Amino acid sequence: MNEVSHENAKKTPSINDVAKLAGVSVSSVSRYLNNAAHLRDEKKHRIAQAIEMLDYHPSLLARGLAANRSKTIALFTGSKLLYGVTGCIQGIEAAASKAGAVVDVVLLDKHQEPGKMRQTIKSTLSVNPCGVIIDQPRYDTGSEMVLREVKKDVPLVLIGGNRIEGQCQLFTYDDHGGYRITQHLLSLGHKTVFHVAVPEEDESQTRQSGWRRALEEAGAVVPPLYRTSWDPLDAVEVGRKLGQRDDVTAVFAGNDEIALGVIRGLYSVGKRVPQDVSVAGFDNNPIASLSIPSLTTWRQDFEHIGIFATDLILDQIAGNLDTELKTAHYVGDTAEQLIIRESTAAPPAQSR
Amino acid sequence: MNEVSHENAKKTPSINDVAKLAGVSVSSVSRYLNNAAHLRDEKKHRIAQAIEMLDYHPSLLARGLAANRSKTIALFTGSKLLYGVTGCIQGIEAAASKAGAVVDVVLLDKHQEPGKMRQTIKSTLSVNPCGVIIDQPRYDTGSEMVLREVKKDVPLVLIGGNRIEGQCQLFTYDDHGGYRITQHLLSLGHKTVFHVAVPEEDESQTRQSGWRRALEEAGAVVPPLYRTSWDPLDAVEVGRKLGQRDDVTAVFAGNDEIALGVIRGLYSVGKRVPQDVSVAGFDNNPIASLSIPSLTTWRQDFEHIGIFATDLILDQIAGNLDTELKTAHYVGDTAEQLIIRESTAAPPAQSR
DNA sequence: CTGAAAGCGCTTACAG
DNA sequence: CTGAAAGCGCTTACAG
Repeated sequence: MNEVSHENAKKTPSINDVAKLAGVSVSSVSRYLNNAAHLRDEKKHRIAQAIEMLDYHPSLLARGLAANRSKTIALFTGSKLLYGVTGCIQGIEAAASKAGAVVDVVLLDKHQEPGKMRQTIKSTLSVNPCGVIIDQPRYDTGSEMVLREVKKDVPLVLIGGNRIEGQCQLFTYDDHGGYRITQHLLSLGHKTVFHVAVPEEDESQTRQSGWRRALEEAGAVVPPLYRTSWDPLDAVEVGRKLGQRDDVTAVFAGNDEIALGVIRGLYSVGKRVPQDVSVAGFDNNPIASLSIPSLTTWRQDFEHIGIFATDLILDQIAGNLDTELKTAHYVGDTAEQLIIRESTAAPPAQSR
Repeated sequence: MNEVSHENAKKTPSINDVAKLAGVSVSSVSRYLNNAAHLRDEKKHRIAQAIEMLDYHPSLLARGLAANRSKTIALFTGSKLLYGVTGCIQGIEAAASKAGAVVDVVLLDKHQEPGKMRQTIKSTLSVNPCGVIIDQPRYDTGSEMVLREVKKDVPLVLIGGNRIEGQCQLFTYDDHGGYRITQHLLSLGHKTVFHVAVPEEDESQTRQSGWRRALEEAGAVVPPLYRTSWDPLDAVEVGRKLGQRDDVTAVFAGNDEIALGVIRGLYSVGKRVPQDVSVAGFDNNPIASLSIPSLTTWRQDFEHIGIFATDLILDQIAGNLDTELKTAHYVGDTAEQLIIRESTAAPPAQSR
């Protein structure tokens, strides 16, 4: 039809090509793409056709540069992709891709030097993301920097982590979960319940606070809190220590992996689970149903929280919600999340 | 110094601002940034100073648009972030961030309609990534599409998955690992070893092929291959079936999670591990050392492979390597990766 | 409803 | 070694 170059170089078509083929102005094509303003149906149709024929896909790059806002969501999180974070990423990805957005994932290694870290953050933010998510923000350099560098007018959502005042933050019902797990253990006849907390946890509205609340409400002694790292081997050590006390008949571990570590520690000093000591986990990690004994735990839907966070950003951009963005949200339903399996039972006879 | 607007709007500084402040042309600043051509030291210094003062960070967007290549690595993988993939992502992220590159993560859901999927792929590719990685490519629509859409001149690296001829692809020594695991089981006195393969595995150069080779070399019967899905519950079912055969005294599971499932299945029909049946896993997932019994397994360093892949791309861009990019690479060292733990032992007396 | 034109912040021949 | 200028592919006032 038209005089193509001999080369026939298959250059990726641009908005110009579409405009030319459709016989309209670039502006119109742009409007069509963003369905801003109303175009005549006939025009719309011609543009649609041209796009189809050329297999045209707008350049996110040019778009981002011209509009000063690109369709990407920047996701910052710690450098260890733990079970929960992984689930969130899946949710974020799914929701973003459904909306045609791309997600830039940045893992902030807390041991990296601040200068380098700032560089990374700035670079990521230089694409003018339309939204930013921090998964598991901590009171550390990384989270702080991101918080500081993100422009005030771009939607920012935090997922879990430590509570940062004045920010939109999503939480699961950790407190409630801790409460229910502890209550369940108490109802089995245990006099009290020990808790092995996950690292870097706040003291309120967390698994830990729920545990404490349940004990206090039941008039049980609140035993000393045990802490551990993300390294499962440390949990084994904690389990060993707990196994050496005879007042320990029930343990609520901060998550399922820690529970497994604790169980190994208990075994190593001759305690059986659940005959001698009951152990519950948290999260309902797939391994919770596979281990022997299988783990009593609290189900969490991380994927859902990732979707929720992304939708919050997308809605914000679409012009909905605006007051909602400054508060803490709790997501997930609190019913039927307690999953009772083999690792919890009544205490041994002599302890009742 | 200069007449700033009353607004004092803190606009993000651009290359123009730097040029102005340093008293040089934009071109020079650009050259400085990309250290193309040699600038006079004094000039360099002035530019550096201006950058510092303004806290200038180049826009990845503009850069990508102008250079027709952006400093981002597109990572495509399946929608389930399994243990191995997660590790790879960590490695890719670490290596990319060290080089100042951003990584766009895209999870391709195989149940999504092709049109939508293509849209996602095209969009992601529209930022002109400087490199593309497909983690666990499969013979499916997603991988195929990416393979087809990526421009010939952008470095593409595949990690694991099915072998795609003519592509640069990284593999771990799965075959060797399968071989060693099987050999270990045989050396314990088992007459043969059953294998439960991971889904979508090729027949050569995989855990499965190593298993088969070890059996054949030892002159052992090659029992029927069992397959399972990524859902651990299916592995439990397989374990149950295996437990019902009396010729089963050793099982090599495709990965650690499958091993746990198989063990549960065996228990459910009254077989103990390792007393009645030995079970080995693969990967050295953290849970392998936490479960009871702890799992004999083959250690994999997924993070390392992620770093390797990224470096391959980065090197390619830097102008090194070019022949290397068309072959299959094996990464990881084959020594000391066999980890023997509690789940494997000699067969019961009557089976020897 | 629709176009022509300026501009987003860079890179890259092209001259000097 | 260094600048002026065109161009990357879009969006967005500004006119009509």
